[in-house]
Amino acid sequence: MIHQRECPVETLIHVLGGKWKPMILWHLIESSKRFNDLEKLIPDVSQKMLSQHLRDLEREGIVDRTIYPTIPPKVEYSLSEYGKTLIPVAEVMCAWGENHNKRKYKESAS
Amino acid sequence: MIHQRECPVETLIHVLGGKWKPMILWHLIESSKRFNDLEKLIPDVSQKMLSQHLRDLEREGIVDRTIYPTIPPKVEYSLSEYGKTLIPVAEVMCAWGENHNKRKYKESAS
DNA sequence: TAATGCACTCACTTAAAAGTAAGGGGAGGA
DNA sequence: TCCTCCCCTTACTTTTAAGTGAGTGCATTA
Repeated sequence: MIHQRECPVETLIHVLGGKWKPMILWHLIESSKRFNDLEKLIPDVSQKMLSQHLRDLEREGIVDRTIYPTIPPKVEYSLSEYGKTLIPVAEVMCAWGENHNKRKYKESAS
Repeated sequence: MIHQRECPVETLIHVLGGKWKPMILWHLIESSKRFNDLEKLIPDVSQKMLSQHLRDLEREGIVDRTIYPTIPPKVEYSLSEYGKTLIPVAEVMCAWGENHNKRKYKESAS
């Protein structure tokens, strides 16, 4: 018996709301990446947080994790088909956020 | 010298990301409300969190706080004109979140 | 006189998120 | 042989967010 305890806006905030999740997704939109690539692209993230956030996103079905049984093993993270449905949402959020940052800048400059 | 340190998506998440903020805004979209009204409409929020979130939203320019110097003083919170620009964003977020909740429900039911 | 309503604030505690540092297992290279 | 790379996990600490409970000042109501 599962029922929705959260408001849908909170659901989305929960999915995107980790400190590094927007950045991770930003890089995965471009192309799939390996753990190490993401570490390099996001310099300040710790390995712990990167793997935790990737597991969160995987659990939500946003990213796919593909293991190539090569030697050494290669693990690739990519945006799933379902994850791609987040792109237009992120664009709207991004547009508002950009405008808000500008607004705050003007405010503090005045 | 202020520069944007945050990605715009994070900015939006910061603005909406408090535990009770989406709920507060949801009620203010409908009509302006007094402190007490909001307390009744959101039964589990504490006075501290309600006033803290209202102050956050006010600082970001999302809500207006109007004090009527009557006796007893009456304080009304309403969505500002700027705050109304959040409505379409919230709708997009909401639609995605609703779909995600359904998806998770199905998943756990299977 | 005492109690209630309004709109809060303050001090303190608890819980959740993030950061830090170290380790591990297996293969290839110096 | 020892080091390095890859992809993490674990234990511990710090920081941040949220919850708890009491108190404030003024005025009306019972």
